[in-house]
Amino acid sequence: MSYFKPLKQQRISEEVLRQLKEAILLGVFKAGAKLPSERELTEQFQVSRGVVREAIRALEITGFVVTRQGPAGGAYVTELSFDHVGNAFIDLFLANKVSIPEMVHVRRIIEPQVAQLAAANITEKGKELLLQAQEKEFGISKSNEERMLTHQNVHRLLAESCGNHFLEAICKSLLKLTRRVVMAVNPDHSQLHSPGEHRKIIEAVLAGDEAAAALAMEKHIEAFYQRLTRMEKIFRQEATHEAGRQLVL
Amino acid sequence: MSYFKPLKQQRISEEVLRQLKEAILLGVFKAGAKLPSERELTEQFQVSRGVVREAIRALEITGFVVTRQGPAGGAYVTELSFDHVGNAFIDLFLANKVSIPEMVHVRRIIEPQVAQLAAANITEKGKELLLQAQEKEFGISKSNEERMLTHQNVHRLLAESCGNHFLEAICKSLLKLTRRVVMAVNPDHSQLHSPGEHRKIIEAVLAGDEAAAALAMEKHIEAFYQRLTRMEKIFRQEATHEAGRQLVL
DNA sequence: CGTGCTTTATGGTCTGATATTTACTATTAA
DNA sequence: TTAATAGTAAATATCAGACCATAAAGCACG
Repeated sequence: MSYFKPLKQQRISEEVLRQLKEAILLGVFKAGAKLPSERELTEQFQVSRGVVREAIRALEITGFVVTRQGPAGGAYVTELSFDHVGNAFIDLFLANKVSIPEMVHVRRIIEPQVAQLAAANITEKGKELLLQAQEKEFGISKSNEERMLTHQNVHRLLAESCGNHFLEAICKSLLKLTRRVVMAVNPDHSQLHSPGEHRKIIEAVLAGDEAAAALAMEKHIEAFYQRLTRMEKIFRQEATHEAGRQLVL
Repeated sequence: MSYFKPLKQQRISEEVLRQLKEAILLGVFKAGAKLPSERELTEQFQVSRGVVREAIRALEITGFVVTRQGPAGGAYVTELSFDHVGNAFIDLFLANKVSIPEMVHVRRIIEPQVAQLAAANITEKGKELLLQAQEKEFGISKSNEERMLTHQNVHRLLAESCGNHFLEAICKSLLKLTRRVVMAVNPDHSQLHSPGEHRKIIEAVLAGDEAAAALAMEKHIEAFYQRLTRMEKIFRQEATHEAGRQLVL
C-alpha cells in the first residue's frame, strides 16, 4: 500500500476551461453575454493565447458558447441545447456502436411514454401547434430534408409537451439521429412516411386519452420500423456492389 | 440572381477534424492505433500545428482518442464509449436544463424496460456476474463513491444484459449522472440505498420472469426517488443558509 | 542485476506576426 | 439628403518557430 496519492498534473487549458465553465454555470456570464476576448483572457489568466483558445474551443464543442469573428465578435454564451446529446448519439452510430434496430427499439420504448405524457400535460397552445403541424404534412416541401423535418415536427411537439425536459432532450436527439440515418440510407422520405400517418396519435393526445396515445404511437413506430428495415436492406445490397459506400457524415 | 456561389470557407481545423474523424470511422486507424504525431500531421495537411492540435483536441473531447505525452506518446484511437453521452447529460443538469425529478422519471421509464429485456436475454455468464454484484453490496467499501458504484453495479450489469447497446448507453449515462448528483447532494449513500435492495429484481431476472423484473425495478426506482427527493429538500434548505453553495462540478 | 543518468520523441506552452472576417464609420456621388 | 462605396478597426483564425515538460528506452556505472 502506498501512503501518497499520485499527483496528476493536468493541462493548463483544463483549468482555464474549468474556471470559464464554472463562471458560466454560476451565471457570471449569462446566455447572450460575451466572454472577454482571447487577448483579455490571456492577460487575466496569465497564459498563452493558445491555451485560452483551446479552452474556448472546448466550450464551443460542448455547446456552451458560439464564436464569431470580426468586431463585436468573440465567444457568446448560448442557452445549452440538446444538440450535443444528439451529436453524441450520431457518433455512437457512426462508430457502429449501435444499429438501426437498436435505435428504433429505443424510440419504441420512449416515444409511447412521451405520447402518453403529452396527452396528459399538453397545453391549449400545444394542441394548436400540433394541428398546424399535421396540416403542414400535406403541403409541398422544397427538399427531402425539409419534408422529413415537417413529418418529424409532430414527434418534436409531443416531446416538448410531455413536461419532462430530459425526456424531451433524449427524444429530440433520437429524432436527429433518425433523420441523419434516413437521409443517408434513402433521402426519399416519402417512401417511409406518408402524410397523415400521425392522425390517430394526434387525436388521442388532443382527447387527453393517454392509453390510446401510447398505443397509437407504438403502432406508428412499429410500422415505421418495418419500412426502415426494408429500406436499409436494399441500401446494404446496393452498398456491397459499390465498394466503399458507407454511412459516413 | 448571382452567377457565383458564395464561398463560405469553414475553419481549416474543422476540415482537418472531418478528415481525421472519417479516417477513424472508416477504420484507417483502428482502436488502439496511434495517429501520426502533431508534427507529421502538420506536414501532411500543410497547416500549422495549432490547427492540428485543435482538431485532435476536438477528437479527444468527443471521445475518439486519448493523448499521452512523452516518446511513444501521441493520440491513440479509443473504442468510443458512452462517457460522452453521460457528460452531455451532466452538462444539461448543471445548466439547470433538467431537474432531479425529471432525471429519475426517465430512469423510471427506461429501467423497467431494461430489466424486462435483461430477464429475456441474460446469459449464464451475466447471471453469475449479477449474483456476484449482489454479494458485493454487503461488503465494506473504502469510500462513499465506491459504495455507490458497487450498488449501481446491478443496474449496470442489467443494462449490459438487455441486448440493446443504445439502451445500455442511455442507461449508463443516467447512472453516471445520478452518481454525480447524489455525491453532490449527500455523499452518504447508505441513507439512500441499503444492501440487498435489488434482491427482487435479481430474482425475477434470473428466473426469466420479464413482467416481475419490470415491476420490481419500477418499485425500486420509485422508492429510491422518494428518498432522493427528501434528501434534496434537506440539501436545498441547507444551501440557502450557506449562500453560494451550489451543485457545481 | 539494478540504480540512476542521458537521450530522445512527443505533446504542452509561449511569443509575436500575418490573414481573414465583419461591424462600424467616413466618404463620395447622384 | 441619401444611398452606395470604400476605408478602419477589432476580433478571431492561422502561421511559424522556439522552448518546456514528460516519459519511455537505452546506457553506464557500481
